[in-house]
Amino acid sequence: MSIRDPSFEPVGLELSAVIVAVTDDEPRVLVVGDGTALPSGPLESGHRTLELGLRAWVERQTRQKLGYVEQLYTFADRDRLQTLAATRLISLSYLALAREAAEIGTAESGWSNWYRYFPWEDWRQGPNILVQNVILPRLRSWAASARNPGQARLREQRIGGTFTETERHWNEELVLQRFELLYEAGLVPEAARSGELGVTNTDFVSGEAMVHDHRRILATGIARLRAKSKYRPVVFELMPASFTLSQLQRAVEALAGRRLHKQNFRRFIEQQRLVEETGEIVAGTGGRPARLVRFRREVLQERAVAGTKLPLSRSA
Amino acid sequence: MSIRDPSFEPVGLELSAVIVAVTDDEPRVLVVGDGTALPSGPLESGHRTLELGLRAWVERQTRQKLGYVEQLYTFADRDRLQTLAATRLISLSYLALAREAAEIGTAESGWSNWYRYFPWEDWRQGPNILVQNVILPRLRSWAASARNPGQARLREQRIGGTFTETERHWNEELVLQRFELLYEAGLVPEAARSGELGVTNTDFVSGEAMVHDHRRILATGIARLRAKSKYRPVVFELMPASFTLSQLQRAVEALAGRRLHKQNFRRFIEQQRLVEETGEIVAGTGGRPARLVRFRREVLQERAVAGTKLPLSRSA
DNA sequence: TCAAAAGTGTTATCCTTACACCCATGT
DNA sequence: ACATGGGTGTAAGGATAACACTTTTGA
Repeated sequence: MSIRDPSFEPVGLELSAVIVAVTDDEPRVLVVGDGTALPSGPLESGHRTLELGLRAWVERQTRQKLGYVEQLYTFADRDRLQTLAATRLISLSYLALAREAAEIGTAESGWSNWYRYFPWEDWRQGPNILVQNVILPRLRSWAASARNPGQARLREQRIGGTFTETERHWNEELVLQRFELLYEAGLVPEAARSGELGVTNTDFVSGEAMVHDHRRILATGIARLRAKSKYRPVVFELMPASFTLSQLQRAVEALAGRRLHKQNFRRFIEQQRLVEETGEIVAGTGGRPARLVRFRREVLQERAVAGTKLPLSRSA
Repeated sequence: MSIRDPSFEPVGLELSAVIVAVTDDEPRVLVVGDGTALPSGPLESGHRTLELGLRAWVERQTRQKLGYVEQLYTFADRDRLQTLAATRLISLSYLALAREAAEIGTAESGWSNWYRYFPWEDWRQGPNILVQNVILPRLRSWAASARNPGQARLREQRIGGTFTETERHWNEELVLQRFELLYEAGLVPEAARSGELGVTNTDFVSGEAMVHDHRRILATGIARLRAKSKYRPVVFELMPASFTLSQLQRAVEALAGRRLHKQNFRRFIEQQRLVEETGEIVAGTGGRPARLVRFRREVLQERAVAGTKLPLSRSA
């Protein structure tokens, strides 16, 4: 019993990577060229596992040890590249976390704030204007333009489930679903590239496009990271050796695109015993000096697998 | 900037699938041949997406509509097959849920209880004898045989985090971690196949081995399903059109390998409004006749993405 | 002195867990 | 009548969300 006759279809295989860092309280992703592509390239054969290969490659590029690497997704749709190539191109993507280097090894790549590509995902300043003023109205008229009432209702349900007006109901994990909805509604340039949807629109929602399906890969990475940080202590891979609790909170907020409730955040970190005092105090934070803490690396052993949550209760 | 020079490494690509059903309150997985391999084969090129290809293929084989399909993992380690082949074999695996067919289309494949491969994962009858009497003692002596005290401590920590004596602390999601620990400790036949670990042992822990790394893929699938069923209503894809609440509970228990607390299970299902009455009542269940309910398909729209949990509080 | 950030105390609410119990059938 | 599975009420405990407030610095 085989999925098909035993001849292998010719395929091309490439690796691509979503490499994330947080600096100056902003989430950044490593991009190449003019910032419209993720680092990617043919598979390197020298390594036993792909993860080790990726790790070595990124560490060469960024001159940083990677704290965390995981497989993200394998993209293999036939029409990924909007070409009619005979060989299917398969893209194996990884998510990696780095402490941002002061400068990057090569001139052709650099760090870019990820909200440049997803401005609707940033709610740290309160209700997102772009969503309220542009996206929701245009999605609603897209829903209204459906062929039949049933389809219209379905579209409205999907809109209501992913985009909301209010901070309260915003679910920050639905990055990919939101991007796909905008794509289907023809509101992003990527949709116009594929003839399939018949997008005639040229007035797109703001947010920079990327080549091929790279923005989709990035959306997958952001979504994964936002989900993961709720039950695994991954933020610490993005932090310097010692930091203040506020810095930590702002890093989590940068990833989640949302403000958190200070007290509950602190209670949580404390109760889970995720950090320990360094004994040092740092001044010049704009107010009262803050204690410096460090990540208790032991928790990775103690609950290597059990799961450690990060809190995400909303702030005022 | 490319991950390597622009020549593609030659790779072989195959699909493999973990296809799960629940019948007679047992979790079953579709296997081929003598039951030591998962269905797998070269990539089928006729379809736009791999998921559609897999779906079509399985539906032909099992004569059932698949309710749910998701990508599981891409296995690409160089030494996956314990051969020194020049081409890297990449295995793209999917997890699929089916309602078990009365009989299967072909003679070479069939359904097999997954606890045949993972007897230590079944705690539905209370504390697992195999874990208590065989696995834990042997893992402990493996830990004790470590090169140095540091390594021994690390091993003990890993053992304590994954295998436990008591029902209370058993974490049913750690299927893969447990398998990997047994592998490293040389307690499963798969470990002996790779020369690397220098396993001389031939007295393995019970539980049937599979070809290549198929048991590892299966472990990944079981773990994914156990985790997923806690926040997505996936069990219903395994149930018939109408069922009793006890049947549903036994299906969840079959997947989780653990007994659940009846009232809390019911309260949860009710509170989440996951099912609705059919009005029918079925007798002959060994006691009082039970109401038949059906899955409220609407919840998939209502919270297509939001996440619907399934309870997993323990029973007495 | 006052804005800004650091840091603390307390409460209402909900969900989880668990206890104990009644109901309706087949044998 | 009684064993077996179906089905319900209610309370303790803990986590979550939200309230308001004090402390310490730099400008």
